[in-house]
Amino acid sequence: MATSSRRHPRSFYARPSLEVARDLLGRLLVRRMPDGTRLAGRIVEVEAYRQDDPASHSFKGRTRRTEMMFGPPGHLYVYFTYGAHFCMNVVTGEDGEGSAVLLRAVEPLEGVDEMARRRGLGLPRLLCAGPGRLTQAFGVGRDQNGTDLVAGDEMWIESGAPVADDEVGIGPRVGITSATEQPWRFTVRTSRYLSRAAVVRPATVRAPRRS
DNA sequence: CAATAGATGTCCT
DNA sequence: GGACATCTATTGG
Repeated sequence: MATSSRRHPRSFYARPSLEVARDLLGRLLVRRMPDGTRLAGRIVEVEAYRQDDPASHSFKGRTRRTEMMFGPPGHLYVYFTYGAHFCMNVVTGEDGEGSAVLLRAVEPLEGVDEMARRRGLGLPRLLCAGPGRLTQAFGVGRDQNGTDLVAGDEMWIESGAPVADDEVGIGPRVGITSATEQPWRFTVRTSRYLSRAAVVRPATVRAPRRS
C-alpha cells in the first residue's frame, strides 16, 4: 500500500512514553473511515503517562478499562471519562508495561468538513483542540480501543514536518491533580490548534536579551 | 472576558 | 459516595 512506507513501525512505539511523546509532535494522525473517507491532522499536543506515575490510569495496576494500556505498543488505548467524552492514547513501552501517550490536539488537515460535521460546528480551531474534541472529530470511541496503528488499516501515524527543539513547549499536564510538577506535556509552541496555551519549562526559559 | 454548573460512565474506597 | 487525563452553556463582572 502507498502509505506503508511512511507509517511508523512497532519499534517507534516500543520506547519510553516521554521519548515517544516528544517524537509524536509534527507527525500525522491518519484515519480511514469504513466508507473510505480520510481524516488527517498534524499532532501538536500530547502528554506522557507511565506506570510509576500517580496521575496515570496504570499506576494502581490493571483494570478492565486499562488492560489495553498494559498491552503491546503501537495500539490505541481509548477510555471514556466524565460520563461524556472519549480520550485516545498511543500505547508505548514494552508489552506488559502500563505506559502511553495521550493525544490532546491536532491541526486538522484532511476531511475537515467531516470533522466539522461530527463536531457539530465549523470553527477549525476548535475541531480537534482537546482530547475529547479530537476523538469526536475523528469518530473514535469504544470500538477503536485496541486498534493496531502498525498492522491495521483503520488508523495509523506517519511522518510529517519535523519539529525543532526550540519549537517545543514543555510544561505540566492538563486536568490532573497528582504529579502536577511533572513537565510531561509537549506542544508545538506556536500552533493555533492547542487545547490551551503552550507552556515552556522554567529551566528552559532564557532571560530576555538586552540589545 | 472569567467562573461555574451540569452532563454522567468507570473505577475507587 | 466521590473522583476523574473533559467540554459546553450559562451566568456574572
